[in-house]
Amino acid sequence: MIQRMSSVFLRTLRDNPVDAEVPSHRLLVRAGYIRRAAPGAYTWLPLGWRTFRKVENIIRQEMNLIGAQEVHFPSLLPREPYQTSGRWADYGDNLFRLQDRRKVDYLLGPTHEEMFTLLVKDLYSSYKDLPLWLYQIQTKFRDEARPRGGLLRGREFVMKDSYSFDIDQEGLQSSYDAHRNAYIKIFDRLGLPYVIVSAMSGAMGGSVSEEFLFPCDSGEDTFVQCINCDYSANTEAVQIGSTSPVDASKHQLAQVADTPDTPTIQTLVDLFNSRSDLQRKGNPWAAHDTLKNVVVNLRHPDGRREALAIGIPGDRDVDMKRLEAQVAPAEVEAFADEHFAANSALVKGYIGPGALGLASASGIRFLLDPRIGIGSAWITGANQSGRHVMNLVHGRDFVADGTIDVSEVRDGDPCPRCAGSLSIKRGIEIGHVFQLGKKYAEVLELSVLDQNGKQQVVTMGSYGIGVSRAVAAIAEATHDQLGLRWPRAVAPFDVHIVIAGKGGDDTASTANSLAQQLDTVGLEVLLDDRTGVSPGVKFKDAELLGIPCIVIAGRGVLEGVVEIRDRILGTATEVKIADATAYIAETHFGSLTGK
RNA sequence: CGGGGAGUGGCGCAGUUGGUAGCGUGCCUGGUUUGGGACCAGGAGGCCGGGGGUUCAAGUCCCCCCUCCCCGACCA
Repeated sequence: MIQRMSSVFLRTLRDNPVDAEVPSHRLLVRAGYIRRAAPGAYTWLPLGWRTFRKVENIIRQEMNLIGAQEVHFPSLLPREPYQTSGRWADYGDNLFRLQDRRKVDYLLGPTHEEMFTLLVKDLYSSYKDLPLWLYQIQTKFRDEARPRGGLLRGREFVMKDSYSFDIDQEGLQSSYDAHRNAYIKIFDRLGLPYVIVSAMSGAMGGSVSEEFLFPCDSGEDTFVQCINCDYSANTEAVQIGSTSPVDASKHQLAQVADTPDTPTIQTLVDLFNSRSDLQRKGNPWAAHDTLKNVVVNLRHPDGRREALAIGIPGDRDVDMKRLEAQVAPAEVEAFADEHFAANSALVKGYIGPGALGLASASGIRFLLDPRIGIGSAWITGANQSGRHVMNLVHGRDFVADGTIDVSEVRDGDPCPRCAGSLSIKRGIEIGHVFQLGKKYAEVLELSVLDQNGKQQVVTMGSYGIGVSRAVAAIAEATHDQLGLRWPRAVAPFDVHIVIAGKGGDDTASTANSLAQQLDTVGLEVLLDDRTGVSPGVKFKDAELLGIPCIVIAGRGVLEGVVEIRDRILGTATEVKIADATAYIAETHFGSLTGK
């Protein structure tokens, strides 16, 4: 295939578009791969669409290779299945909803668990039909509050989503493993660096879940990696171990102290250290000796509100993302002044365990950070304005309703698995695999007969790759200062030939016949045959477009050579015209056998 | 939803104390150029985000609204 630049639908931009910040967005727009059509929705232009389809096909090939079968659902979906699963409500404002002329509710699919479940229920009813793996490559819609970074977070985007159906957990595990391995192959072929981290399943339900993250500063996900062992996790999913109980008998009895004007942890600690009756000899009080009690409201999908108190060490803050992930699908709201007014047991700024939890006056559920071990003593609020209590011992002086692990994760925190420490990084989520279990099969009543003729609820897995996001992530991972720099597997063309000679010499005919030869051996060629365009412009465009092999037919043609540049390595070689095709095939495409 | 920035030809920008819109680039025509974003000459292209107001006169002043970008909140 030969595409001529003189006729391709393309206009490169000399300046960066002002509304694009992240490099992949900037370059994809500048190089004429995409155009914004609406907030968070992009049009694919010819070059971009070629790259998109290459990415899509690599994913399709690997899915087919493991035996998954491709289907295709509509994007326009009925309300009922999502009503049944609860996600009509759980998804909230993020769901695009619409009505037909008879005012019947529809939605634009944000993801398709319900539909796949019902499809299988529709056709299959025996354990002999399982395992079954189905997938689609489909446009998804989510009414994101803030689309970002062009293709990185859109309101309309393309996702490959697959679903596995098994009779038991053992089957699910092997389906999961097969998909996980396929994903490893896919991202390797795409040339996309990734780390696999433990994740929260969030609104999807289910248990085991891992994310494939492309480490990148402009990423929106935060994850940790242990500097010692192979532990890695999304910060939302980090679980610190519980603290083992210690002997409480060494602690003195709890003692209430007047602590006026101590609205913050720091002022509280300073006051304790400055008062002779409260000082601790040889070991000044610090923020981590205090117990901070944070109250929030949970709003459940059914609209019900519930107050929740969380006790954490005073040197930490509650990480709202981690909290949201833990309490999903409930949403977290601030505990406003009017809520304090309605709970007289809670004294703002002086909340202590006494007013919380089991058998207390307030009846508010009280959960503790796992660092608050049984037998540990704390300085905390006395539930009276201007007063705190010291030596309040967990298990002796107060109890809680349980633990919740939602405090912020910090760089250098201890690894939950080994003696190492955690380092914090950012990344872009490019894939997600998880074991859904029976959540959807149960609510939508998908079951099959087993060997004994008994109904068994099917257990499911769900596996996603953002296809359009992957294009952006590859651009993000591979670009340089000059422009895009595609891996060969996804470049819109294999070879970019530039005619750089004067009019009337042999450069054009040389370039044309070289293009023909490359086409004959199966390579896709973009031929810059534009006349009246200076060489500098063509070189800049070639670098911007990022096709990995650039051939210059210019002044060297008189001596019988062309220049062959490797866009990825940045190298350039002069090769005899007669040898050029073989050279390109050999050096850039491994003599084409693998193509 | 909170904080910040910005809406003027395709893209990037200027526009003074209010006086009927300009520059660069891109595009068209002709000519000269041709290995690193060439040059000359002549052109086409704008509801100045939208609506209301003030004024003889509004891109510019006042009010309301919308949109986009960044940070946060939120988000399989």
